[in-house]
Amino acid sequence: MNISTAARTAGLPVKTVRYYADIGLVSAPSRTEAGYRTYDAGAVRKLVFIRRAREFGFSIGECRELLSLYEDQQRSSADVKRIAMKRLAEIAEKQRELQSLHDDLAHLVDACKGDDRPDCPIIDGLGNRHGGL
Amino acid sequence: MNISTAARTAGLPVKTVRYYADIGLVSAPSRTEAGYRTYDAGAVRKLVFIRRAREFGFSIGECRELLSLYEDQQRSSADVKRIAMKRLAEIAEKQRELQSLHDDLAHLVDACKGDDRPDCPIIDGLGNRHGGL
DNA sequence: GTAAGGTTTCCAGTAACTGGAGAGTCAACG
DNA sequence: CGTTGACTCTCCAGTTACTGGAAACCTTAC
Repeated sequence: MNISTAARTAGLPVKTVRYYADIGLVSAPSRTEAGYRTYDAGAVRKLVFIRRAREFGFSIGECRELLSLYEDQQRSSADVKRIAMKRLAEIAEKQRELQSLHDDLAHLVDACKGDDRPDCPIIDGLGNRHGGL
Repeated sequence: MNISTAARTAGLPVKTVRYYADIGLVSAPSRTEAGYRTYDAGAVRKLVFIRRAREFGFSIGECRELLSLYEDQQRSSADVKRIAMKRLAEIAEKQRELQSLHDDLAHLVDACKGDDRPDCPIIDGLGNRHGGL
């Protein structure tokens, strides 16, 4: 699989896939005779995981840590579990925040008649937590 | 309310609050005699909204658009509704992705005994969507 | 009144990409 | 076999969204 197929499958730009290998976040892919990078399903799986983690605000450094769990067989299970549970708590918090953002906008949509009235009632709630957008 | 109180309340760094006014994302706050910025509850509400939107990958430009809905009374309700619904769909997709990431890590935690066995079973699933981390 | 902590501006640096140039490669069509 | 179009390579510069630090000013509390 060449880089554009891998990138498309993982949901990342080609540039970003190359960049992740450049900085050592993923290992350098093997190359064809001509120097083209080649990817297998395992490499793509790691890229998908990184994409999801990045989309929710985990830094490259944090992704590195999570991937090291994946790759470093020397690391103890207890270690893995401790780090993973910390991240889980963070994700749960993100889910709550995302729900708030969703509720804000949903309320905006509901409250708005969708006609051309310029004083759409939306708007007063924008930003406060309980009671919607 | 001075800048550090506003920033703390909004959940943003002081630097970032200043930055958002510098680039015109929020309007310049009023100043005390001595030049200190002062914030009211409305300004803080906007900052909260921006923080949440930024945390979920909306760019500054997109935040600007969402805030313009808030601020531009001339804009029609239909317009507001169209944009907000587009964003809602994006947020719903983000929620699904976040759930996947959560499931991945939860599976990691569940499958891992938490002892010091170095071949934690975690790890094979890391990155594939169905079947968890 | 003076010390600690908050605030100001300004400017440089960082993180994580992203775009573009210029050149090589590959797959297909005629 | 040639060439056209899409893909890839490296390298380097630019962008977005902050972030840190210096130097100076303000405020509050003892």
